[in-house]
Amino acid sequence: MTYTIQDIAKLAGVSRSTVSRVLTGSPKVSPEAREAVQRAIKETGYRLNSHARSLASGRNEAVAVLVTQPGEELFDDPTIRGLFRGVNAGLGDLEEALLVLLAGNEQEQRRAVRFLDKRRIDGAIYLSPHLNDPILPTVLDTDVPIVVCGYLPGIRLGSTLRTVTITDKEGAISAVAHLQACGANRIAHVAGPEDTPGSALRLVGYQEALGEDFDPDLVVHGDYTQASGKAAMQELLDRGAPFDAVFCASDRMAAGVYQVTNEKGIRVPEDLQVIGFDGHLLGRKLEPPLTTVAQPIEVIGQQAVEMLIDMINGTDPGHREFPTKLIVRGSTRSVAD
Amino acid sequence: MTYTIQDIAKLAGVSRSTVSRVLTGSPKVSPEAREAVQRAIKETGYRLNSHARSLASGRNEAVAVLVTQPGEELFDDPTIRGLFRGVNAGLGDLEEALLVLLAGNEQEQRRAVRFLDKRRIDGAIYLSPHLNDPILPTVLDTDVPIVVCGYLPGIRLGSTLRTVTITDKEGAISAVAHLQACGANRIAHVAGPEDTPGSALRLVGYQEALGEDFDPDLVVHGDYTQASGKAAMQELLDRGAPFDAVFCASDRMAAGVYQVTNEKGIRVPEDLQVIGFDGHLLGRKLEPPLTTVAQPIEVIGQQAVEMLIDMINGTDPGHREFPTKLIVRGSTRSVAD
DNA sequence: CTGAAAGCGCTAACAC
DNA sequence: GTGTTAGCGCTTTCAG
Repeated sequence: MTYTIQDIAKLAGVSRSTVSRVLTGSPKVSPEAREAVQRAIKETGYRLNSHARSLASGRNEAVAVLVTQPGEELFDDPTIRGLFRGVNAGLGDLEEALLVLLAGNEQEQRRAVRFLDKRRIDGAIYLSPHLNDPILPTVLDTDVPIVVCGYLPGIRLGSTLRTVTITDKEGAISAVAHLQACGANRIAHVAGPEDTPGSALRLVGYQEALGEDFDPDLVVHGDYTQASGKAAMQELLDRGAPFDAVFCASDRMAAGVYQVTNEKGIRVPEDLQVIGFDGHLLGRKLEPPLTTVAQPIEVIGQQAVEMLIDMINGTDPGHREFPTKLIVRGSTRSVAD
Repeated sequence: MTYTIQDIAKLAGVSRSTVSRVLTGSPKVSPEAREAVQRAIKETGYRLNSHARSLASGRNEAVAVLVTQPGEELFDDPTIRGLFRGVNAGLGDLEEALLVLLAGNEQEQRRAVRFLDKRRIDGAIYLSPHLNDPILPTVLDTDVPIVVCGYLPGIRLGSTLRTVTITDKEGAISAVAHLQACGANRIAHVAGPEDTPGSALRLVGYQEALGEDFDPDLVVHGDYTQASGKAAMQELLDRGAPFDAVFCASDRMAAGVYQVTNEKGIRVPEDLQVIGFDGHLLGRKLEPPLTTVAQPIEVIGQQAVEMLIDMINGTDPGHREFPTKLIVRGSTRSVAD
């Protein structure tokens, strides 16, 4: 037997409305009525039908995190893990359910789009967009509120789309400045994927900070993973252009650089200064500990939900941007030296 | 403007029922009517309200994968990735949406349970249970169909619970037998977590295969991760009891063992034979390539959805078990030697 | 093959 | 505070 609000009403000796009121937590219920209803609910094991509620109320009580990274990459990415922690924190004690919508391959994407279209969530958080992400047009076009964690340059954003970002460019500039202050003369850059705006901005910052000294030979693109960082470092070495410092667009790529320096006996920071980007725990465990441009990743996640909830409630949270922060550890020579 | 079935009916010059029929894919619609409706839908951009549908039809058109591993562990686990691939494949072109329900910490668990309770999914797949998982009682108790990927020994399973498993014990036995055939005399075991039934079964198989030769000093528990495999290997070495082979309950732990053998200059397989469990890609990339007990992990994922769909449709798929398969590579001495 | 009619279980004005 | 009354948008008999 599956009970309805009607049954509870009868059992508690009140009307359906009153039951509904205690269900929705309305304050306009007498203590006695409330208790009678709650007892009836407990006795029967009644559970509310959320479709009926959603149909009547127009709310879904669910938000989703749309994950477009292919599984392989996603599951390895500490940034995404941090984001999730933040999202959880931001959700706090809200009734809102949190769904993860995988959209890493075509099949998943079709499913995810269908889910969006069916309006089964009140809003979504879209993680670190790639500009060529096949699902992006749909996301831009949908009328469900979406908070994007990352930049969408050159795209006109409708009222249902807000971004939360970090100062990628300034972060890159601070990295280069630090290296220069530490005596580096030729600074290489292991950049991120070419189609992610954040990575592009870091490259721009790097280039701007270097000005005249910019040398395209010292730039190699990776995809944020450790393996790609290792490959990039090898490529830099192979090219033969000398350099005494590397600015990596992710901590994981910096870890890849370390693999090569270890193999080749290149000393960090004596022979080569290295700086990462992210501020993940992993950088602290490297030997030497990695100097890095930290981004407040959990804060981003937390802000993303809060902004989303705002949008769902009809208030515009605007776009938000957070500063990065240089964390100096052992992979760069202390400025004081 | 958001259209309803009513609007479409008017536009297409048919009744609501007819519109509904084309929406549900009923064959009892004339080609003309169908086309008129489809045109109206296209013109208006009509999208169906799935809550209304669910309320009327009693189906959710969504299944979830319940993930109880904490993020850290989850996102690192190739087994889970394989399971997801299988689930996706199994879902095929069904309308069913696939949700990931995170239940890795208390907060997430409360949310997940609430979601189950609200019956917003038709069923769920529950990954690799730990016996002390705080969410397990809820899962066992709920009336939504659940397929468990793994054993639940000693637990009476209701009609809404089915398991899909592999022959862990037999796999372990085959591993030990292979090592023995390869000349190993003292076989150590890096076991998995004590509270996971699968790992327990592998230990039992190991012990059974060894019989008289079983020596508790040669068993160390890890948690399936590479780091724990490394620690376990060090522990084994520290204990001082000699051994010439290690059977690891996961490929990742075997990779951890490799770290130690590399450091210490222990040659694999000459000084020490190593065998893993899982059959993940990573084992093939190790040097030497890892002999392992492969489990058909994607098949498991695929079967899990199929079983779940069966249950949702009211037919009992029964429990299913799949065999493991020994894959001999370079980390054990060929039997022929 | 099609339409009319009766809900699915709940929320939300609106009166009292 | 509480009950009454309309729906929310769809599916699904049941006649025809």
